Amino acid sequence: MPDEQGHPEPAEMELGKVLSALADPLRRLVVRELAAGPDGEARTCSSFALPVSKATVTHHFRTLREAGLICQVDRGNSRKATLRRADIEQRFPGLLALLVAEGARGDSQA
Amino acid sequence: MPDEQGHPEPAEMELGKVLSALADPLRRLVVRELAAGPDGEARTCSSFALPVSKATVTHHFRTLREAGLICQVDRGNSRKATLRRADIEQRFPGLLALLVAEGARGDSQA
DNA sequence: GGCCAGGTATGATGCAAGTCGTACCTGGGA
DNA sequence: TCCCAGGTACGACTTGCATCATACCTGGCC
Repeated sequence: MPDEQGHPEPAEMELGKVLSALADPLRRLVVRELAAGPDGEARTCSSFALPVSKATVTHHFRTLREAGLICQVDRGNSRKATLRRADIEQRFPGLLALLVAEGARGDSQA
Repeated sequence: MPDEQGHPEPAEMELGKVLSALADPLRRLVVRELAAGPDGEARTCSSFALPVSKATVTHHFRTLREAGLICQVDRGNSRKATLRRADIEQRFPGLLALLVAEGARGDSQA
């Protein structure tokens, strides 16, 4: 499977899955960093330097992708992830702001 | 408030705990019903008719309380739960709207 | 007083989720 | 060409969570 499947459309996004995905601090960190960056920014999984193994990183990014929060595109050797900012904002307005606000506070662990 | 332990102040609410609490469809149902009702409405745990045992209901309400989403007050024989609407709205603006919007759609917890 | 309804506390259980190691695939560079 | 780096797939392990049954406490009511 080269690139896109498992990328739900905006209407197919489920709040339960989104909240479950965002319940993990590592995944929240990823989304927060993406949300804090410029729109459309594409980053590799490894660029986040998560304190877990490669297999676990893959697992977290899969969870985010299946929840509809990020979009992963194969780019030859690597794979770039982008935040589905417009889709999220349309479907769950204000959600990203909550995550960014978390980072603006004490932030803390992961 | 003589009773309250386990009721975090607004500033003490953690997004992680809130999202984890809201990741469960039963708990989301409770908050959604409370949010859809009038402000300050006090309901007993049993009034939600959750399809689980009493012990499980207690567990869910404890989770919601410790996340800071509801306030439970002993009222003699029973115990009334109220949504901490203002606190939630101040700390996580727009969050309740997302839950209510979920109910307005296809709904049905799963 | 005795009884019952609403909640809580305490295990115990089953399943989902996070984690890892290892093997594997792909593409770029030496 | 060989090798390495970035990711994925698979299997295994462990912890956490939702669930339950049971026992218990409290306050209202007959």
